[in-house]
Amino acid sequence: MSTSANAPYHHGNLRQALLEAALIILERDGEAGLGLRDLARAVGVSPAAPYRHFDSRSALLEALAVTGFQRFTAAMADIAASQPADLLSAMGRTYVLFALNNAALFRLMFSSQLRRDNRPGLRMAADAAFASLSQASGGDTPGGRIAALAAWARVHGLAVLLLDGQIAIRPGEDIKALIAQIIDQC
Amino acid sequence: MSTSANAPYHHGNLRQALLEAALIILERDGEAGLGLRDLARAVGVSPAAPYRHFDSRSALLEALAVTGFQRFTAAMADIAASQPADLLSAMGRTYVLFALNNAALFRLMFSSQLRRDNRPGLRMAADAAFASLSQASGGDTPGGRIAALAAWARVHGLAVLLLDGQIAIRPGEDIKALIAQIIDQC
DNA sequence: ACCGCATGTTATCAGTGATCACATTCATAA
DNA sequence: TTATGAATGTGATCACTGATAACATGCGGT
Repeated sequence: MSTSANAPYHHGNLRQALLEAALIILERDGEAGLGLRDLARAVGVSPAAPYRHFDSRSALLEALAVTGFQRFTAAMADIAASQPADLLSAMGRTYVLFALNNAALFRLMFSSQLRRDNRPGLRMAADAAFASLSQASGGDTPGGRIAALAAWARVHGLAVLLLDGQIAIRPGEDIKALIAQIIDQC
Repeated sequence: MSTSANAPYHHGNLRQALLEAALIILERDGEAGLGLRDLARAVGVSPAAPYRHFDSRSALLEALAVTGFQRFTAAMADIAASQPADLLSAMGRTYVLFALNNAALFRLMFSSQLRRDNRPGLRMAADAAFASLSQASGGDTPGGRIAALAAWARVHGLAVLLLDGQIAIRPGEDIKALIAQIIDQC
């Protein structure tokens, strides 16, 4: 007997449902607020059920981070496919906006906890995500590596500082315009 | 009666001892590995004793982050006092090296968990830390704000990417030289 | 010498991640 | 169609953590 008469014993697609619910909780409460019990309750399942699909809480977070990198890669591919006038600048803006629109997920993607234990899946997803970015900024050309790393660092740093609220936004200021100015600087 | 005959009932300077031990554990095990019980045991005190000096685990982490910003500010002041040829470049290198030499502490300083609940002490420490940096990069001059933010973003992004192991270091490569090249780019 | 207050201890609570044995359902093959 | 094993979900339980309360101790001012 279950609390809801409509809930079958087998959920049917629990893994996907867990990931989707986890993303919502993650963006609402942050990584620390994402507990397996709350997550299980949100999906309407027993506290032990998630362990059938994820070995541990870390494994769940890793899966979330991997989907984050996949979305990130897709966003980069989209902007590249649209053939903008200045590809590098457009990718930079997309980079920062992705971070702002997926704050907790973005932070999770670069979380040190996940990097501490080596997760090859995460590493591969991250490498794939940055491949097009490196290429667009000339990282493959001889001598272009430094310029590519500098561009990457600036964009990533801007994203992180904005996420952390370190950059003071003036009242009524257009954040998108500010981002574009900083990216196109120099 | 205590486990050690030399341990007096009153520690004498428990708060400072806790902070010092916490810093060691933090750099060794990361933020997640810093538990109040382990910390108390490391200092040779009961598990509840730290609560006399810190309201919660978060408060302890905040105190650690504040000391981190103070050390950071001191490092910046030192490099400025040494009157280097290119002040901005020298501060940038100091910034990144501070992050690499205090990895877990640096991450804690920018942790979102601490920012989530407003901590005025942390905010003030952070503002003080970045004040000299902003001034050196021309953030006060009219129109210099964008350039200052761009420089800050590049340096911060470089630090974070290096910390996360995202930037591939070639075998035998001199990391300090790489940092200098990226900072002086453009 | 006294006494109040800061500091440390012990006991205990609720909540968490994790694991186990067990229950139920699904999928496959005879 | 039906038997059977694999996959999936449940309930009970464990060790551990942050936190709190009641109590013990000793330092410092009067």
